[in-house]
Amino acid sequence: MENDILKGLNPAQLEAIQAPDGPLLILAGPGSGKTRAITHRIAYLVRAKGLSPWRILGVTFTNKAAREMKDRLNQLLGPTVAGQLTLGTFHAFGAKVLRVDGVGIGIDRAFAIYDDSDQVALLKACLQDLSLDPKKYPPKAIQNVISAAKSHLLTAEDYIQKTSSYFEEIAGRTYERYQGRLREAKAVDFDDLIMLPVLLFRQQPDIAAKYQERYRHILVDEFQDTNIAQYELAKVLAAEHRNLCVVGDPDQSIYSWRFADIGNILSFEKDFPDARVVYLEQNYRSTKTILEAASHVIKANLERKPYNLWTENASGIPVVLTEVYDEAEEAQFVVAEVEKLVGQEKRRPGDCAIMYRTNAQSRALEEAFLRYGMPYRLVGATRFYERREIKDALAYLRVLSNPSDGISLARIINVPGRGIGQRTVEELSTWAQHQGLSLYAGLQAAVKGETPLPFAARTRRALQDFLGVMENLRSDVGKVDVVTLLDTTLQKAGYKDYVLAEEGGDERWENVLELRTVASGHLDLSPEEGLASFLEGVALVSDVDDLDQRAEAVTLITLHQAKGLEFPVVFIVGMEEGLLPHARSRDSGDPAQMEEERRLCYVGMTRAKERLYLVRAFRRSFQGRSGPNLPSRFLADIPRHLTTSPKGLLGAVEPEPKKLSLGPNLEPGDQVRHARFGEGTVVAVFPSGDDREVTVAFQGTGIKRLLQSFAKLEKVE
DNA sequence: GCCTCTGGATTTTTT
DNA sequence: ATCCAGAGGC
Repeated sequence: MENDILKGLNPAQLEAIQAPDGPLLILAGPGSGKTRAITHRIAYLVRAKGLSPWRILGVTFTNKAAREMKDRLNQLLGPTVAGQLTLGTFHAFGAKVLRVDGVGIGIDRAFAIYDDSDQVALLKACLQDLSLDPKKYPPKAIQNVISAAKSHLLTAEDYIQKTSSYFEEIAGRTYERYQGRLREAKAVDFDDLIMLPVLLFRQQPDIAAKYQERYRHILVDEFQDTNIAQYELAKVLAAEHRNLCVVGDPDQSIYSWRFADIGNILSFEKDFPDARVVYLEQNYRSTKTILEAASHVIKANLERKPYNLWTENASGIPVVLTEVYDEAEEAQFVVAEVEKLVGQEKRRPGDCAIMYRTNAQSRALEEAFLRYGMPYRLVGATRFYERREIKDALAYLRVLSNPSDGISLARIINVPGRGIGQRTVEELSTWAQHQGLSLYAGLQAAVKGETPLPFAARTRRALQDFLGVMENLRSDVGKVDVVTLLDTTLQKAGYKDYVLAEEGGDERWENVLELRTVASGHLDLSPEEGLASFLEGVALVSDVDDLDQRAEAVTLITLHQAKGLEFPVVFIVGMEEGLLPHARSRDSGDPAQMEEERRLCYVGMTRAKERLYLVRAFRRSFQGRSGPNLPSRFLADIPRHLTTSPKGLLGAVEPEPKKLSLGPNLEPGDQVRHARFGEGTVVAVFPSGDDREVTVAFQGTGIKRLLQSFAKLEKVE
């Protein structure tokens, strides 16, 4: 067993895994086996050092990374032992701490977790409380200020102390109000999940000691993307045993705009002067050519510690630089190239990924993939948990779990429409606020006629009906399981009928059913805990997390989201000035932001194992207007001998010329089968050049427009 | 209270 | 081009 843990590893990896107790900094280049090192170190601590797995905390940035780590450790240690490890994101860990020990700093056990849009909604209410004009003080901007403050562990009081401008002064006051409102709503935001545990540990050393004693070893992944608060949390936890192991790569730091601080790596060496430093420099992922090309791009950054990434992999083939006319041709080129690779090299679509700087770029690509019937998956465009129907359904449950949650209540009080208008909610909310009551309590008072508010009889009746439904449902909380609760709620609140009645309602309802499936994963707990853990789970999980790479589809993904992934074939599109580097970074005049753009490019390039394409369009439409673009400066940093430009210059790329074989004659009403989408009904058929565009309503997948020559539709009877 | 129109703003977004 | 929020009309 122990042999397994140390087998097939290089000397640097072994050093990282077997490093004696004490602070440890692992600087790991892309593809250098960092996840392997960190999981094997955990296994080594358990197996060779006899450490109880219960005493190990592993922190990652995404749930996906946590799950990967868990899978590997299940294999190395077996599920029984691995199950005792604490593995998760900083936020999930923080939530656990607050759930168990937050009462000491006034955090209710049933606290809700507010996401971005909840925060903005709450901030709007705060601005209104303070009679501030949201045009002058945009809630988004204030949210950013508050998030920055919390990422630096500054409470509202701390922040107000150091304000130095009028705007900051206002922001400070709003922060204070916001925090008060959060408390009243028994809610915390994402940043609180980090900051509050730190404050808790500072204020209550006995509680801190409990965690410090328990966790003998703490390991932090993606350390280059931690913020000050997260680093502080890790340090506090490690204060007793000083066994803090951090793994990161400064060259892959791409989240500074979320207040991640590369400085943490430097601080680590200062905070722990005795830290052992291990470099993982051998790359197992990419060809020599790809690695060298990427190295030349990153090398141009001045603020960096150079290190020497190398590989024993084959040289491979040159990086392909392609110039196309515009985004439509770019998309066509990509699809045609993927098709060629699938046909000639027996690649699978799932081997390929298309990466871009901004989400808006996915549209043209998506269109091409759709039209050519090439399967693709778009990562994180409209994120599952941000969909309206999902947020609504969750808001109902959140109110049932925590009636103080005014933001959630305001969200669903008139959804579906039940005659409770904005005006009514506003008046009710203001009155409740003045009485020191939650919106829900205000609603109860209004129904009992205990408010001076002159509501019309009709309004009063609407409020009464709504409260009746909610009270009824509330009596089920703690009695019925979370799935039953969800079902009854959507039924009794009339939400199901409401969703199904609207345009595209079937698809929306499918989403709700998917949510229901997620809920059914919490049935092993008591009704109360099941509800709580479901709500916490959905708050802390993003759907990007379950990107299934085995799927037979090309991945469309932003460069940011691609971090940590790898693909045999990578296309980076939009290699243009203004996009990559993005104009916002370029024009900010801040060299640090330009360096981050370069790192982003580096991250993208180093995702590729065998084939890398860098595509640049001469002209691109941008927010309705179209204009010429210069090639990205990063292209100029790649030595010519590593590249090839097979198609020559502008406009030379033709989409694969195809013999059109249209297949069966189709007309509306016909049943057809598609290799990926399954069976469906033809809705419409239009001629499109030599081809036919067929609109098909697929069972489950919904309505798709396909070009018949590519989609290879079979007629079924 | 609900519907429609207009105007403003649109990088990235692990949680 | 397009999505969203807020304003104004019914």
